[in-house]
Amino acid sequence: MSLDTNIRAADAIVAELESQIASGRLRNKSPLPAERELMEQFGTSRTVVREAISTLSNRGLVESKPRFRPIVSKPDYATVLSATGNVVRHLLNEPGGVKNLYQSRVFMECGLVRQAAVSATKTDISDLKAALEANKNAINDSEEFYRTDNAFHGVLYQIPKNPIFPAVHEGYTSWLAPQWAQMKRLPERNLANYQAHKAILDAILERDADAAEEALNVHLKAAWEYVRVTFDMDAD
Amino acid sequence: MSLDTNIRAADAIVAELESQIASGRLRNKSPLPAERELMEQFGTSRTVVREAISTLSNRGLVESKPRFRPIVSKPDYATVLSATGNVVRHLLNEPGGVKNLYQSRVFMECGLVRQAAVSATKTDISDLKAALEANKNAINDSEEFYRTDNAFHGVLYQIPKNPIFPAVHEGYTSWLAPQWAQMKRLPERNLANYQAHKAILDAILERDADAAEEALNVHLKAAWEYVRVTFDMDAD
DNA sequence: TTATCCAGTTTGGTATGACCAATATGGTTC
DNA sequence: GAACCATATTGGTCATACCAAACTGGATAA
Repeated sequence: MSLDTNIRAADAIVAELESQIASGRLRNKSPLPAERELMEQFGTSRTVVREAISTLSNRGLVESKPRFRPIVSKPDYATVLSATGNVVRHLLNEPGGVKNLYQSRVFMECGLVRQAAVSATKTDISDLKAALEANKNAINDSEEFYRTDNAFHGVLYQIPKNPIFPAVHEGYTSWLAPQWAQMKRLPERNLANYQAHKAILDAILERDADAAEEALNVHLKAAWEYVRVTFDMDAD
Repeated sequence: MSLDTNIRAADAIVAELESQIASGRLRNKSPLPAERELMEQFGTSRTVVREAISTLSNRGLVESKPRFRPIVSKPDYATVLSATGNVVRHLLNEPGGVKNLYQSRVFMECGLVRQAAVSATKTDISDLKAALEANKNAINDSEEFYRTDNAFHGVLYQIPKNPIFPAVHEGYTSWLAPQWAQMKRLPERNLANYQAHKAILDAILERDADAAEEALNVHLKAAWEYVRVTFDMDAD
């Protein structure tokens, strides 16, 4: 946010390539020019070109697997979240990290169910019903239940029709997945979770925002309690 | 995401340094060892060391100004958001980008004021009052009003006592600042905004979540309308 | 003693050129 | 038309060198 002494040669290349990606001159999903080509094109050494590519990769504007040409990837909200993941990982290891993230998720979903109760469309409703149904059918298959559980919550994030929300959901699930993976999954828990989901949906159907929020709160609080016990964390 | 052929030599260095930063072996705010030293320490070429440092820098774990030693910066929630900023910038240029971000902010703050109404402590309340007072005193100084306006909203983000929220606030303000900078600021607008803030605080004082949410909604909707007209965007 | 200044050293930024191994390519064969 | 192979590309890494800016410590001035 200022004119820091920005004399890095790589930055110029980064800026240029960024603009070419944004403008579509470098087509999405197509490979970047070869390093030796860019090097000539920009009149710099390969060193600089490689640094620029590395930066683009970290920014999520190209996807670079080890020995392959970097693939241009026009940024979307999912990209942002995934690029963020690397740093978030560290925060989760700090004390209270998981709790903070989880708490923010509860906050977010409270808002989502309220909004759902107020303004869910017919389509939203039927999506929720379908997700709940799938959830119900998976009570005895913990692996599948996890997916459908996730999907149910995911529908909530779709309701605002704002691409940021699904990305956030993706973030929550992928960042918190490691914790979840360590937990025992039992049909009893699945059933309880299913019933909680049902309570939420019922409240939404009745257009009762307060009840929906309350149901969601109870649901996630219980889930947290389960996490807390599993990892023997401090009480909140 | 898993065992991709991850044979990059730099990644090993990144991992090691990350762990040293996390463990405190590399002290926060102190400079990284010289590149030539790391190079010897890890038995690789300087190329690789530099690439590792570049990655760390993009991850936000070190802060590297052009000709200075990179400074270790233990990641916090603000770091995450700021590291995200580079990518977010691009999204804001896409159609609907600003609107999506703004909408998510409205959503977030709706939840915040509800929570404030329900559970703001005495301290929170007095912080809000102080922020509002400062806001009032700045009505005729648009520059200062901007800051205090910001600060008032910032207090809302502090109420949950979760470090993620202030970071998100920081994100919103810094990402949306460019838009704001282009807008005319008039005492009339300031007054209207101040009054909106007052209405929000009044509702919080009365512990009326619905009223607080409503007031916040009106406030931000009006502000958005102002943005929309300024930039001649499509209606929502 | 303390602040200032300067020369020599350290260090980051960039450029070359080279080598390896894995990939991509295009022609050949079945 | 598919499987196959020799060859040219290309990304990953290394070693080396040079420059200019930053740093260091001691000499010098206040």
